Amino acid sequence: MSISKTYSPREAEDKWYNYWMEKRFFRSVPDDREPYTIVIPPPNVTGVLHMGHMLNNTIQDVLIRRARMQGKNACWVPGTDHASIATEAKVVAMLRERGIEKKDLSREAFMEYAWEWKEKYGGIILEQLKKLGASCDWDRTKFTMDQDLSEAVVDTFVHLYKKGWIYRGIRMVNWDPKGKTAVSDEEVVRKEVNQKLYYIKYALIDQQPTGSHQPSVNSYVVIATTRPETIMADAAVCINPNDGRYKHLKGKSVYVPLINREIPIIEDEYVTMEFGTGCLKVTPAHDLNDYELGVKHRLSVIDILNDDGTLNEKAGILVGEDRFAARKKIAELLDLHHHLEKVEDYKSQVGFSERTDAAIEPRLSMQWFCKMGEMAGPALDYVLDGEIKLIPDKFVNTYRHWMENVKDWCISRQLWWGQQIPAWYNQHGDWVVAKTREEALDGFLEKADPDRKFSENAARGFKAQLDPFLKQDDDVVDTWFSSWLWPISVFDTSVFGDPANPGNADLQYYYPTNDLVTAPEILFFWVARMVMAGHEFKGEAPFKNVYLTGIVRDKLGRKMSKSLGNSPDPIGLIGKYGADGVRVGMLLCSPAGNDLMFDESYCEQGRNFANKVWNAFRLLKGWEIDDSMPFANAVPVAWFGNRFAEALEEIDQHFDGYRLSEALMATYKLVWDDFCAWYLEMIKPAYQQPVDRETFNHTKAFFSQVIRLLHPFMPFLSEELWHDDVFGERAESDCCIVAEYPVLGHPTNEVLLSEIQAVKQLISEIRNLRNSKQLSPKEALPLTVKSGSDTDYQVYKDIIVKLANVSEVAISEEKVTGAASFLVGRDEFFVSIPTGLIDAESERERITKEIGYLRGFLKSVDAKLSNERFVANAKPEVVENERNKKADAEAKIRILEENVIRLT
RNA sequence: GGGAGCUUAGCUCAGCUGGUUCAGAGCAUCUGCCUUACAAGCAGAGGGUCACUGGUUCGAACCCAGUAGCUCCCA
Repeated sequence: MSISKTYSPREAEDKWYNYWMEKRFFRSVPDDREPYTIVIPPPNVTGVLHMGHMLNNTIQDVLIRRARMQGKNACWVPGTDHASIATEAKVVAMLRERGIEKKDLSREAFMEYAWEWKEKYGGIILEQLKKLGASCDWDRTKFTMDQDLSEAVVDTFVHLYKKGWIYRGIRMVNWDPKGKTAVSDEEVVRKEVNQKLYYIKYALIDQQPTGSHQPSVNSYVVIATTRPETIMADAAVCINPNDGRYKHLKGKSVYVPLINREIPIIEDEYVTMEFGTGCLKVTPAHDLNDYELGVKHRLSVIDILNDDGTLNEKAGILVGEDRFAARKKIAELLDLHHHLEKVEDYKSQVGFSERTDAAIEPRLSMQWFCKMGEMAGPALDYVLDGEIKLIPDKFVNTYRHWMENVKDWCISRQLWWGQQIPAWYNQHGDWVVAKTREEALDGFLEKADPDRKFSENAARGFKAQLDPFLKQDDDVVDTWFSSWLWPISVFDTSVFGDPANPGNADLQYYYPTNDLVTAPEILFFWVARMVMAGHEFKGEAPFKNVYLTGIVRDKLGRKMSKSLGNSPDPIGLIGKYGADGVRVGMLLCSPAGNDLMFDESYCEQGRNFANKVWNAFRLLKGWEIDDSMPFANAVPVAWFGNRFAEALEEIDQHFDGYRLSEALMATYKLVWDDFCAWYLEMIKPAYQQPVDRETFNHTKAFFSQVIRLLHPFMPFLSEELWHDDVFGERAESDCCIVAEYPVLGHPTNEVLLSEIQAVKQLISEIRNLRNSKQLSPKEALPLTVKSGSDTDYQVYKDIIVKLANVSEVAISEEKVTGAASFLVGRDEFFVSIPTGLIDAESERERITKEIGYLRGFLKSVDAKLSNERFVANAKPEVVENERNKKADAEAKIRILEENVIRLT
């Protein structure tokens, strides 16, 4: 029976993924084995798979599959987060298409639409992960707005509020006027933008009445600003007290242009004298720094913007205009009224909403905050103490810097899609925080009657009266306020209401998880906060290792993005190169923690590798076995066994250090070079010749090991081959995915490994000789060995004969005249070729060159050895090594010198 | 402006605690092969002032200082 010449991934992928699901190999329940757990960084429920996910999830799947094969109880928990801003934006867009405005809907009606949308479009990404081969325990799939996870969020809110770690306050927040919500600092993307710097004249008011006229050079001051539309919100003009130019302004006032409101001139060293004119307009309601300045100098706060970014009546003019339209118009007005001195081009950093791309408006508003101070300390210690390892560890510095300068977390969002804040207000705007309406009523009762003096009736009456006015906070909490609970909440949500509760069996078994694989961009607002929540609710870090992947860039180094259109469609790639090919491709170019310059050619390399393995298998499969033949390949079999052990040791070390791309490369070379190019060629019978039983069995066993080694990287191909009938009948649950991972054993025969190394070099030399002399590979050449080492080349005769097409391997004490010669180590080899092909001149040149090289080498070695300080200071083994090098070089030079003489 | 990191072959990267004349891998390139497992392949070959300048050392790609360029994070 013949199998196709190339591996075709498509059928294998669907077939085996379904089979794994059917046999429930991904399923994990607690038992007495050691757990190995990963929780997926929940992708946005509205998202589709992009290259970053591909990388991230390939890594997780490699780790989880390897652990599973190593006999651990491997559990990979999948799920999605509800991405409040992104999802709400999509729902709003959908409604608009249907002609419905959000503001016309009740909260309940809107939520119905939102859930409908989520059911319809949400979770596509999880289906896409299956195409990649992700072996998640799908029965455990979680969503951050699941009933229990939402309850966990509310419990957490109440818990932290009771501890005094959640508070409500007026703060300057990053306002997204398009999404009409506050966003966190982390959700603001700063970009450099070409702007204009407007130089505006503010008329001076001479406060000193008659008598002491000061000869004023200017009757106005000039202020440079990029935001002229905010002048109506100005509360002061600020100068630096050290600025000699403006001494005359101290204690005076100016008029705000156009509206002629009087504002004071204040002094503060905050002002940069060199920037603009050195005069700053202070607008506390619309700039963070100005706000702080305003607080310091007790300035009034005039907020002239509506939540959608249009000007409100407090602006006095241009009411209802959008802020950007207003900017243009105000510039014109200023110009018209001769308040504009000049306009310059100016580049500056402007924040944009990550979700809606609207320019962020610093805005004062009432928000809920979570205190970070108390939680940051322990969360930092886990990392500094090494209880949590960041990989690569360069991120420890960044982590520390952030944790030591942490700011309180604004957790409220002016949205509906998410967990509604469990704060309840009465008609006077007083509030209590409570899990339910009932508890809120109790809360108000307790506030009103702290000493419980009310009769039962009075209490009931109080609540009945309050009830119609009781209103829950309109806002929801930030999505990260759900995801920071993720490593706990996916298993058990009972601990959030009661941290003393040890949790259910799942939580006790799987928590803390082992590895977290995520992007460095969210180290702070996700990883760090998970550590905080883990510590708060479990008293233990949520994971042991955090593997931080790089950003997937295109080969020009640009971040892959939809707008650039430089990101390949991952599902398309899988179709083109196979899931295994793409997985290999991703890993080949992904050093830990560094960005990767992705190029499709890596996937091609992955596909080619899959095909190589496939064809090696075809070779084995095609062999006929002759039971009467004796075992002919003891040496190759012994060698590959040792080589495999040696490579496995290296691969394991790479895995231990999370150097996955190097683990893959080591595997790749073991399979392609050692197994295919050397081992299989050594044992391969001549065309249409049978192979002996023992060789066949050993090779089959090697193959089985190789397939297992490949499985974490290439699950589909390995599973497909695993079930080939070459391996006989397999039991239903006998699958590669649960086969035992090769167990580390040290190579037992170092001599054999190094001697084969020499043999391989010898064979390459002969092949090279043929190539350079254009000798046919079909013509067998006689080989003579003049050994200078302990190696017995007769042991390797069969291998040399086969791979170098040598007619004989003669051992001699003498040099062979009229033959091509070369050295491997201290062993000298002679290949008889037609004398006409030996060019004495070029031969002499080659050898002379080599001697020159060796003499240089020897000189440097001698220099070291004759240097007393070297011999005195260097480690003994280093000195010993130098002596060996010296002897080796001298022996080689002697041989080569003889050869040069013989050529003449 | 503050902090972190990077710079090694055409490309992507290794190079652990200085010690082979140490400069390495994969891909790409070049040469020769359709040798019945594989042209998605086989056999060979070429390719680098380890960013630059100094210093420490018996010895530096590796340690130190400075310079230049790039990237990221925070303001």
